[in-house]
Amino acid sequence: MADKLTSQEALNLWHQALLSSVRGEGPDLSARQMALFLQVYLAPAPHTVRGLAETLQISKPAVVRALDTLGRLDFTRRKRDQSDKRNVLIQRTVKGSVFLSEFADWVVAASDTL
Amino acid sequence: MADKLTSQEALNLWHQALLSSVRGEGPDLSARQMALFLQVYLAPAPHTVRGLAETLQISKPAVVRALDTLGRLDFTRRKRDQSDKRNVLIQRTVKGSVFLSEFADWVVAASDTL
DNA sequence: CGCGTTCGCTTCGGTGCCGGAATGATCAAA
DNA sequence: TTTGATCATTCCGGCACCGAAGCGAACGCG
Repeated sequence: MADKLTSQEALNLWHQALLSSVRGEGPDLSARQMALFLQVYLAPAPHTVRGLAETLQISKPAVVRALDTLGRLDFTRRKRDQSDKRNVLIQRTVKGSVFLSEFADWVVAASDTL
Repeated sequence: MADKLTSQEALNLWHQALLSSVRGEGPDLSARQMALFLQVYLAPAPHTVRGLAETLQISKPAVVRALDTLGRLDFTRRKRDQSDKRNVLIQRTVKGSVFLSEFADWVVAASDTL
């Protein structure tokens, strides 16, 4: 378990990790897109458009568009819920897991420099 | 000084802090915009367009546009360098400092939940 | 002086993304 | 079987943003 971060440490951590991400070849995700991506991967399934919109407190069209973008990147995938065909379930992908793992490494590396 | 974070802790930290940010009233900054913002506030001055483009490894027009956006938000300000009038120096603002402080609180709060 | 270099900025055509409202599909209850 | 609720998605007008290329202003060296 990590110690409590000071504000200064928190900002330096964010700064260094973000620099690694921006300098890389990866996509330039907005805060909303990244939050949605992390929600899908770190919170327990199932994930629906409506549920994500409520959790993130953003509009449904914003969720749909973020899923379009993440889908284009092959970071998430849509699947119709067969037990209620109105729903769309958001699923993880191998490529998304790889990116997430890489991102985690950047944050860990940034925390080492504190 | 904080302990080394595990990958899992790093991702949870990012997730929770980002949720706070997205749910708030603040702007939806891209990774590039946030990295540029933090660079101006956490790295030693002076900051120029060209210098920021090199540090972040993004194009100069991308820096100009990010500065337009951050300027609209009153998070940064442009100032002509009087000793070399080709340069523009990027400066901090009170409103930017306030946002940064709020953001730091979100990260610290997220680190408490690990 | 010129004259090439270095600034930040703008232009260009094209894409991404915004929220509110409307759309079509699906469901459950009457 | 109609009817109304509940899904995700699309439509709309409008703004932000992309990199490559080109701009004028400002510099410094011969």
